[in-house]
Amino acid sequence: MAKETGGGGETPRAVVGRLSLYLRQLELLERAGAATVSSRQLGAALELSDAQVRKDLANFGQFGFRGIGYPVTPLRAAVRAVLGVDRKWRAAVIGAGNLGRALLGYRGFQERGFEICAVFDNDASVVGKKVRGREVWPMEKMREVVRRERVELALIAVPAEAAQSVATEAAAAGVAGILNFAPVTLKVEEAVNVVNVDLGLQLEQLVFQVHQRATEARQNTAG
Amino acid sequence: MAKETGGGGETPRAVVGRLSLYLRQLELLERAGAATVSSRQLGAALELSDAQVRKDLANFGQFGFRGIGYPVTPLRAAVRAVLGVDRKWRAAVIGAGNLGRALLGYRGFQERGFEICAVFDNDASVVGKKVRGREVWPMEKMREVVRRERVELALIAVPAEAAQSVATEAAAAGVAGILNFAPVTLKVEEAVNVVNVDLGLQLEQLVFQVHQRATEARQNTAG
DNA sequence: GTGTGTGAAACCTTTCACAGCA
DNA sequence: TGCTGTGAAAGGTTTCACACAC
Repeated sequence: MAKETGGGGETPRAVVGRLSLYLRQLELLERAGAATVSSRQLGAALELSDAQVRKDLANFGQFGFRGIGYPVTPLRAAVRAVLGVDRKWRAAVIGAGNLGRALLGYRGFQERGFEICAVFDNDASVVGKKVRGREVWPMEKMREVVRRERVELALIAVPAEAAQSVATEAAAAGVAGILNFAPVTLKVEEAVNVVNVDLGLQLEQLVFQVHQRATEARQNTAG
Repeated sequence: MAKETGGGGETPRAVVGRLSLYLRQLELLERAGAATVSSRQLGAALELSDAQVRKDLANFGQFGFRGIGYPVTPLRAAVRAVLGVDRKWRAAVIGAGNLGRALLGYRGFQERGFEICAVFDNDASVVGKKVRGREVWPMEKMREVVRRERVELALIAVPAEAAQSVATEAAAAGVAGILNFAPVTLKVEEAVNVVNVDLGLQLEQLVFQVHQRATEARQNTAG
């Protein structure tokens, strides 16, 4: 046996980041009624090389047919299985401020099988009320509610100062993963997975690119 | 001369991603009154190795002192210069929905020198009104307003279907960079820089990690 | 001809280990 | 002793090029 077909083995880090992109594109293609797609087409849509696409997809099986390409539906199913999004995931939003509300209203989550089944905040003016149709619980109820609702993922959308403490609580309550929007490096027990989404950082990355381009251009002109 | 001190030359891709992290930590340290910091301390706070920190910082100059560490304030200034965040940047938010509003209310942007000086939407029920104290312009006014307000960056927070078209318009209006929140691979002229922030994708990355951990654990138990 | 799967090469990134200075 | 700066080694990722199948 050469390569596994399930999602069990080793999928290189860099590949996983692109798997979500392939998945999106495959869903688009499926909705458009395409039966197959070539590595070239897939790559063109996502600005990747065809070789890259083939190498990536070869990591978890041999799905392609020579001279034809990849069958869209089976490939989509395989990618979903590898990513683990072939089932529903139960999540909680912690922090009912601007960002928390935006997350609650984000259609992309529901569409992709994420169920937001709890909302927490510690602001007395929100607790007990409903935000976008969902009751807001106080932070102290986290353990209780996370267990009752079988919450697996926590989306942390609280101010930086509060982030570490709610992360610790969420981890203690038993969530398996944290999507952290606060600009803080969280310290949690090793069993809990963390992915950081720092909007300020992303904007700085963009600025760096723009800034660098401008600097290059200036050097070409002046030098 | 061995290495440049400005931000001109080549800073490896991977390093840039961490520069923002260093910057955040340095600001924290500065506020706490620390005069110097060692690569070990910096690394411990951000979960990086000390060697990694030293290699990264060595890319744009020799800021450290042997036996002592790095002086916080000068290093912070240098990192800001390399990233290009040592000046204000003018940005526009396109899309005044949930996410757009969250971006308008995000304190991190103002704090870090980003000025949101225009908001656009094409929903007649919002256009002309004020959202978080800022007037909302119709999409058709984009060129005019972007030029008048000297907008450099566009934050795209519209639904996926609309993203490509507003990106094209924003590029034509003359923005130098786009922070794209829509789950779409934008095609824009090569001179315009794009950074993608796909919330669904990030959540999938988290799910992959959790899923993989669970699978490993199951194999260790069963196998 | 079209297009996959895959070794080999090229490239990039991280870790190691240590000389050298305060 | 404490800590930086840096070559060399190790590890990972991307590109290339082509055998092979439809």
